[in-house]
Amino acid sequence: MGRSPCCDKVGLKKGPWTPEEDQKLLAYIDEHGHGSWRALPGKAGLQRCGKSCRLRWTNYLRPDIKRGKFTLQEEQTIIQLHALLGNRWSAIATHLPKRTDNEIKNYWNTHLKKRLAKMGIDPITHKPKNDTLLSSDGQTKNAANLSHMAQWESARLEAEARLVRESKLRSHHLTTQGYTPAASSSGSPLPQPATRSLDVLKVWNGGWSKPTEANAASLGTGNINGGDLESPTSTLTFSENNAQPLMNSAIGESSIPVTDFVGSTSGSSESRNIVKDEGEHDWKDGHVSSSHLPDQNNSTSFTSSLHEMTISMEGAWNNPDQSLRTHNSVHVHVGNTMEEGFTSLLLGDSSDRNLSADSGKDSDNSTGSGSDDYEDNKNYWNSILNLVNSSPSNSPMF
DNA sequence: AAAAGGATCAACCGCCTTGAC
DNA sequence: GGTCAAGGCGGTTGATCCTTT
Repeated sequence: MGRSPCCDKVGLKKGPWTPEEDQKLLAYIDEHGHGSWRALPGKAGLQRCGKSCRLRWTNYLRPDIKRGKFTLQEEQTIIQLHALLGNRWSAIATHLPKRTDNEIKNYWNTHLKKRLAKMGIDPITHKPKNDTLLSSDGQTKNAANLSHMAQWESARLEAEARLVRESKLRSHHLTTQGYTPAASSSGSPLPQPATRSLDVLKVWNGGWSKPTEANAASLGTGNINGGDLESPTSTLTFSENNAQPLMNSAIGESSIPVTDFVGSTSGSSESRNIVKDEGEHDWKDGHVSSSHLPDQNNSTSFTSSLHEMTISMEGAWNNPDQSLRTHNSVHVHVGNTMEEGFTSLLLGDSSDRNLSADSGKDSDNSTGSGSDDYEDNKNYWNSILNLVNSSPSNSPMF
């Protein structure tokens, strides 16, 4: 575009801020608020461009910034949200109060990305780097992983759609924030449209799920983000009556959670409706498919686009002979160990990891395959989906 | 003790979006 | 509808710190 830079004025200082400059900026904002960033430097007596002032304030001087090491909970949240949203740091930051998008971005690039890579997970796609999951029962394991992949793909697609929708809605509610940087990275809850009461991803899970008592019990609260994380995302716990197992059954198969890919035909059309329409109504107008979830209004049936899922999975898993297209409906049984697995995955880097210590297997995961990798991947996807499940309806994310 | 290499993170750059006119 | 200013965002850079040799 050739737009001139904002700092093209000769004499404007660049580089690290001095304590004196910080003091000037703080004092001015304290007294007047930031107002127009472009006008601020002159009024505050700073030889900086407005953009530089804004960044300094947003990323460093703001009083509600938490500095220091990231907690395990925060790491989990970052990884999970990154799996869903990619490099949308500001969106991720809204779920990490007191952390800035810049800080999260740096932490991802310097820590988490490497850690995932060591775990054998592609930090970009969050998919296993190897697809050598087949073993004696490889088909089952592959199918189970496919189910995780499929759910994640669907969740991601819906999150994308909703993100677009919310961004439009949000713009109407952000005009009066005192500290505008908070809108993206302070973590202060954004004003939510009154109609944003339906978390499509929860609906999605609820629509094709039927929790069992065993699952609910094994899940406990299902709150993987508990602890010290203050994010609105993290504070949600499943009620006892409404505990939704992550992988649960659309057709109810005793205590073993089942993921059910049902009805590729109807699924496609419904999903298209949902994605194309940014209004709230479509999220609520799905047909009733479950009477098992009393707390979920309308018990919307959310059947994701199998077409999209299939494309995605075929791209990710080069095993077309065992793809989901074999039948119209694929039932795969998966486990139910989310928090434990993910926490283990995250505890230290791969050199610290000891997931397979009990079994005495090679702990080097970068080339590993077989059951440990299978369990790791399963837990990984479980954890991501669990975050989706636990996201509040007023999350700015979904 | 010093040099080299790696890790970290604050800050910048350029593009995009939004809103006002 | 077009233009422009301003803010926001993500990618990248470079200075500094830390660790290793």
